[in-house]
Amino acid sequence: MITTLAYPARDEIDLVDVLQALADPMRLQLVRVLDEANGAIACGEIPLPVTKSTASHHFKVLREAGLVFAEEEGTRRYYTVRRADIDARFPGLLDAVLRGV
Amino acid sequence: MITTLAYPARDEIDLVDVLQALADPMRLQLVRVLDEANGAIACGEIPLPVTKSTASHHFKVLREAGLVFAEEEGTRRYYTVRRADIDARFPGLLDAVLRGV
DNA sequence: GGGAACGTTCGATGAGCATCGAACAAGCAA
DNA sequence: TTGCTTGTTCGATGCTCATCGAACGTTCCC
Repeated sequence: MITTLAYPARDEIDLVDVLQALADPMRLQLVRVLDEANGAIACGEIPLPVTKSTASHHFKVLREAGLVFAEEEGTRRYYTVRRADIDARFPGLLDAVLRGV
Repeated sequence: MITTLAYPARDEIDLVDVLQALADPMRLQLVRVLDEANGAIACGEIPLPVTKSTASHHFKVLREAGLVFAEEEGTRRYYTVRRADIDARFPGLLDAVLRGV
C-alpha cells in the first residue's frame, strides 16, 4: 500500500461515496475485474476505452472512496479491492453489486 | 400505480441507474423513509430541505430508476419502494444499502 | 547516461445534474 | 364558482464530473 496516497480508514468509508464511485459504468467494470482477479492488477493490464489520464482519475476516485488499495512495484501500481473493509462496513453490498447484471 | 408515468419493468431495471439514484444523499434518505414506512407515503409528508420542484425531480429519478411506484389519491401521490422487484433483480442490494450508515 | 514505459497532475472543455422560481393542471372544500 | 392544496413541468443557473492532451517524476533497460 502506497502510503503517500490517501485512503479512508475502514470506519471512515462513506456509503454515499462508495455508491457514487460504483455508479459509473467504467469504475463498476474496474471493480469487477479487480475483484474477479485473484490478486493485484496493474492499471495498464486492464484494457480501457479511455486515456490513461482518465483511467488514473477513476482509480483515484475508487481509492478515495475506500474501495481499493494501491501497491507500488517499480513504475507499476497494483490495485486490490478492499474486500474485508467493505464487507465489514457494508455487509453484502459488494456481493450484491458485483452479482448484478 | 399511475399508468401515465413511465416505470421500467423488473427485467429492465438497470444496476447503474439504481446506483446513481441511490448515490445522492437526499434520494437515499427518501428511499430509507419510504422503506421504513409500512405502506405508502405522499411526497409532502416527508420533510425535505428543498423546494417541492426539487423533491418532485428526485422522485422522478427514483421512479425512472425503478426504485419506487407512485399511486394517485386525490391530489396526492403515494410512493412505495419496489421491494420485490429490486430484491428479485439485485438480491441483497437494498438491504445492504439501507442497513449502511 | 539516454530512452522507453508507467502512472500522476494540471488546465481546459463539454455534458450532466441539483437547485430554484414561476407557471400549470387536477382535485377538494367552503 | 372561487380559492386552496398537491405535485408536475419548464427554463435558467451554477456546480460537479468525465474526458482529453500535455507536461512531469520514477523506474527500468539498453
